Amino acid sequence: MPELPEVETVKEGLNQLVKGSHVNSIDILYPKMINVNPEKLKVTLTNQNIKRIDRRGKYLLFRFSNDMTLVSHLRMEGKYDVEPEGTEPTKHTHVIFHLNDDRELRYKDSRKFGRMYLIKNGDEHTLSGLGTIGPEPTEDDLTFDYMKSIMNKGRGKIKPFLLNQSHIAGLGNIYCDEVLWLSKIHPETITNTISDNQIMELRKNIIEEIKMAIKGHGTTVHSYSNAYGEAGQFQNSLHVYGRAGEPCERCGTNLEKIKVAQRGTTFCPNCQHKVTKNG
DNA sequence: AACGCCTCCTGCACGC
DNA sequence: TGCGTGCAGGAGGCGT
Repeated sequence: MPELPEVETVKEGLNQLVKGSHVNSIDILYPKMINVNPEKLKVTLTNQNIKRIDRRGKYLLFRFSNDMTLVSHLRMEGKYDVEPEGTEPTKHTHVIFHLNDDRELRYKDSRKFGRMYLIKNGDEHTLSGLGTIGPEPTEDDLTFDYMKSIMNKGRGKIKPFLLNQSHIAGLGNIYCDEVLWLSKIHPETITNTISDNQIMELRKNIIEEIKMAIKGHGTTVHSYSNAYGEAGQFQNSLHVYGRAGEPCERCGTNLEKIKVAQRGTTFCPNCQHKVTKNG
C-alpha cells in the first residue's frame, strides 16, 4: 500500500520519465475513478504539457501547462507505468495518456480503489481529503507545538489518530505500526494521555522513519513498484509490520497482531506500553 | 468537533 | 478441481 515514501518515489520517477511530455490523447477505461466526466477530462488535458508532478501527503499532483491539476491518489494498489505506444492494456489498466513520443503513461489498479480529481491550480483546498490534510512529516512542518496541541485534543486511540490524514500527512498502516514500535507506545493508547516526552519521541521517530524510507525508495509489499517498475528497499528495515509471531528485536517477546479501528496492527505486547501522563 | 462505522473493489487464502 | 466465503485496506461520507 503506497504511503508517503512510496508516493514520493513514484513522483520522482514520473518527473524523470514524463515531465515536459505532451499529451496527445487520453483513454479512460474506468470512468468511475474520476470526479469529472470523461469528456471533460479529455477536453481539458488533451494537447497540454505535463509541466511537473508534485506530491502532498499521499496525493500526486500532475501540473499541466493550462494551470489545471490532475490529483491522483493510488490508495491500495494504484501504480503508473510508462510503456511503448500500442502495448496491449492489461485488465487492470484504467487510464491511458498517449504521449507525443510513442510512449503511453498508464494508470493501473487491480482493486480500482485509486481516485483522480481534476481541479484548477490553487483549488486543492476544495477537495475533501486534500483540502483538510495535515502538515508533512518533516522537521520544519511537523512542529512539536503542533503535535502537542492536536494530541491533547485526541480522545481516541493513537493508531487511528495517526492514520487520520488531517492530523499528519502521509502515514499509513505500515509506518504507523513502525513509529509506534520505535516509540514504545501501545497502538491503543488514548492519545491525550501521552506525555510530552513521548510526543517528542514520537515526532522524532515519524520524521526520521519517513526520511529513511524515502532514502530506501519506499517499502515493497504486494504490487507496489515505482514508475520504473522497480521495487523499494525499505521492507528490509521494518521492525513489526508483517512480522506477527516473530520475536521483537528489542526484547524477544513474540509480536502480536490485533485489530485496532478495523486495521490489522502488529506490535510488541511487552515493550509497547499504554503509559499515561500520570505514570 | 471529533470519533466510529460502513462502503468501495478485487485478489487471495482458506475449507470442503 | 472448483466453488463459496471471508478478509485486507485508505479515505470519503454519514451518523452520533
